Amino acid sequence: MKRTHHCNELRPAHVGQTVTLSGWVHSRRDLGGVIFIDVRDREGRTQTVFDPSDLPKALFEQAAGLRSECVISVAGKVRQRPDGTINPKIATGEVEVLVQSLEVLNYADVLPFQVDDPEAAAKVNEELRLQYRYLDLRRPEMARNLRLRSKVAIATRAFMDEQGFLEVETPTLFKSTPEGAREFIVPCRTNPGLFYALPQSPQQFKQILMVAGVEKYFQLARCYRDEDLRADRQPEFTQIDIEMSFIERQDIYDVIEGLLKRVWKTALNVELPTSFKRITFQEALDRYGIDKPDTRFGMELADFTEEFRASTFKVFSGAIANGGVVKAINAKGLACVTQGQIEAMTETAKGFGAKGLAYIKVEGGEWKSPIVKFFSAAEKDALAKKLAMAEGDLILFAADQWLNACEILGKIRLYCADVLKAQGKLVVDPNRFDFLWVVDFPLLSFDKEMNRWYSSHHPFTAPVAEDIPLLKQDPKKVRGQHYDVVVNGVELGGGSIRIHQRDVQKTIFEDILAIPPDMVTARFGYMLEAFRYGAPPHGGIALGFDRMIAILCGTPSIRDVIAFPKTAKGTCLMTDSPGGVEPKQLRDLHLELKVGKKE
RNA sequence: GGGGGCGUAGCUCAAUUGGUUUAGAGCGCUGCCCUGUCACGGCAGAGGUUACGGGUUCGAGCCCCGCCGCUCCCGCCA
Repeated sequence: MKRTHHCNELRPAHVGQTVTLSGWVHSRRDLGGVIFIDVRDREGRTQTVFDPSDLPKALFEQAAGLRSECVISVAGKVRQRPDGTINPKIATGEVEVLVQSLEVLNYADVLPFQVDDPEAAAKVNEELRLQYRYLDLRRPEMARNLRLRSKVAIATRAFMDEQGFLEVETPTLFKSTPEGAREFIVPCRTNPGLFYALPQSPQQFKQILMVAGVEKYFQLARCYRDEDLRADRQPEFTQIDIEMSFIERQDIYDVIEGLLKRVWKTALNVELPTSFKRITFQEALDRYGIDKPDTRFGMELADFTEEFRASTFKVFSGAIANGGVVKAINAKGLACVTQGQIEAMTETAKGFGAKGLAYIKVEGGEWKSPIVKFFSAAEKDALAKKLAMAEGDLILFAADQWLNACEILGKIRLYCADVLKAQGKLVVDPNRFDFLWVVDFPLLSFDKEMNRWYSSHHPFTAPVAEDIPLLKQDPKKVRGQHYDVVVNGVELGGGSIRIHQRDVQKTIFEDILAIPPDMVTARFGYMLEAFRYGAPPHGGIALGFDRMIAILCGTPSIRDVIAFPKTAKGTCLMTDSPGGVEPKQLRDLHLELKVGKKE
């Protein structure tokens, strides 16, 4: 071993011992006559002292020639630091190692960016950090994220094991099932013209595992989606994938609440209160305008459909006459909004098909608004009362079909919250975690362009039993046994009770989703076949592992909790992937390219 | 596919409306000095195709067009 202790280990109790430390040169302070080198490893850092009075000249000069991030091993005697030189900022600050020998294990070139100064390093361009990821990961913040991720993964496995779950690996070479997310496809030499696809989730395998009698399955599963990236979306990601037999929705809630309790305790030493609140899809949209509400602040949507049904203001009464609604939010204290911010909100509204965005600013005791002159006294009273309007408030309206009106204001609510936060008028406790279950999603949504129904979640979701008769009469009204777990406005995971009867599943595929029978057989035949031989009722859920770690680490981007993430274009700046292949490889795969290689 | 932001020294950033000679500063780097520093300090120095390619102009880091890269959002993510 090249070390006897790690760099966060030595304390006054070790004084007098001869030790060996190995690690990186964190910083070097050369005072001419004496040199201090902080040796850093994964655990921390320790000051070592090079005193020329009892060191060979060559060794002292070697120490003087070291620069940041050289890898060294030093041996010497632990001693108490002299009075007045204790460094309270580091855990090993009461002692130091008086060096007797030095071995340079490897030299380091001048670094592309500094890693020793946390403040400077945190500001470095992410492009550079990704290119030199191994340096970036040496930063304590990044090392902490990796460590926390590992601890949570292990806590998850321990918890699931205690609860009687089996960890089962499923194939990452699957086949294409074009419904849903775009897939990465994988050609292979042994089957010319055929392709594997990387799974967007192990959904079908885990259901088959239930048919196989596993009863309780989990996996930290890698999933792949060839879709555009976001701060919270990578083309490959990890989910905690779970499936159970002989259960109802409540059983899933119990397992997940228990798991999250354990994870939060392990990672943050926080006791999460359970059970989590539940809110229906309908109520979430009505109150927050989104199916993953951030309930850490108010600014809830208020409904004025009845108040404006007979209004002389045709924009509102007209929308209502068309079967729509009128909704409003009060962004308290945002009357000072800039023209640019109003425009940004209007653009958001227009993106949802609205013609504009009506507003009222309450300033100087007056309602400043282009539309308020159309309102009757009764309408004004209703607004003032229901929205608790006061000096400095900004009221924003949406008048449209219910879902659209809600979603417009939902987006604007979040935008206003960001502006208010930036102005210090809205403070959200960073240690607050508002968990909730969103339930009773519509099973189906209608695609106007394609003129057909599609699954809101996925086609394996079971309808709520009492809604099954509505499947053919009024599909829109059918609720799915689907549930999302949401924290602070982030969709942490979702799942459902599945269909386990072959005939119901076949009806969904063929009659409701209108997938041609031969295609159903080609894509899902093996599943329908499996359901013939005793499929137990079952259900499950998947939690976004990367998102969960990001929340625990307090970072907005999952790139900060993935060791080697991709850029927004899906490339890896360190390895320069994806890359081209040799013509021979293509020949072996029976493939021919129609695009030239980019240079 | 669409929209926004960014790109100046190794790093982080300045550079007035397009006009001050040699595009500056801090950190880092190189050399010298320094025996209790820990953001060590002091002195001196090197380091630039302003991402790249065009254009407008007497004059472009700054304006225009294109292009590349990073990033945020919309679409997309059963």
